[in-house]
Amino acid sequence: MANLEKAFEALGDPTRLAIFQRIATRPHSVGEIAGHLPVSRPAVSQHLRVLKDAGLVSDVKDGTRRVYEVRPEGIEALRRYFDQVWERNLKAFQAAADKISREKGSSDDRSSGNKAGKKVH
Amino acid sequence: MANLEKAFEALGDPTRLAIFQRIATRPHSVGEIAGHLPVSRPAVSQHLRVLKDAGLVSDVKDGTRRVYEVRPEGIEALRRYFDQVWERNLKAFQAAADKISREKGSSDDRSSGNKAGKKVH
DNA sequence: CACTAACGTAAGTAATGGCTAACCTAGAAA
DNA sequence: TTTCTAGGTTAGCCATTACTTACGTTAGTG
Repeated sequence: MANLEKAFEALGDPTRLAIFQRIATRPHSVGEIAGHLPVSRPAVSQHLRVLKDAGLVSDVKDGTRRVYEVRPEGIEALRRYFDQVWERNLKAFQAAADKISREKGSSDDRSSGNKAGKKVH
Repeated sequence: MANLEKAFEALGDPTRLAIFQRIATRPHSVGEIAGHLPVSRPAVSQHLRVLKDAGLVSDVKDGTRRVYEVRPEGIEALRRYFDQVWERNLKAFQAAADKISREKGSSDDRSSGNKAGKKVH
């Protein structure tokens, strides 16, 4: 999955992640995005190109503007990846997973769920 | 969610992603990982530090060795993030989502699901 | 037509970050 | 204790890359 690698590389940059998160709320034009960021518009264009090459967003021409929106296939690929990682580790996670889903559990965590008393950092 | 940013930054590097993917199959020691990669062991150590700071892996001391394993909380955070992005865009995705879940649908895609005939790149 | 708005692209620069080499530390075995 | 094994840490080099400025392009408007 070379595409996964590109997706993570794309989201790896803080500015690009910020751009993606903004688009994730609703479609945005390039100018709109640049207006809310401390970088120039061309910089945003370059970031959008990377996000697009990674399959995370797509653009729609609207007159002279260009509206970018989230691309469902890209999100699905990432969703599936983490689901897969999760399930592959399901047995090992078991205890921790319970702890998470219990959310705000009683403050006394008995035995803390790690095996053989080895210290986990 | 500054932690999300660190997680994506961590997985953004190809070598680090390879390391993470290896750990995701089963826990590995540092030497094991370095043995399968074209980089030195110190480099692997540095990458593991980044992955650990991002909350994606944890390490367990085993004698003089150090075994790294996936950290469930980190995976959960990422899973939840993409679930959230997906659901927030659910309405917009609708058509595309159907198309994906149908997988290998009939080769004739009628109307291709885009609105108003604007070209999507 | 000319003018403007909204973008993308190219080139050049500056800074981030990944890598190796050398060194240091902590256990286990002799 | 000495020796060996397995890893973490630091310093510095070098390649990547994110950014800005300047220019080119396309579509709408007068």
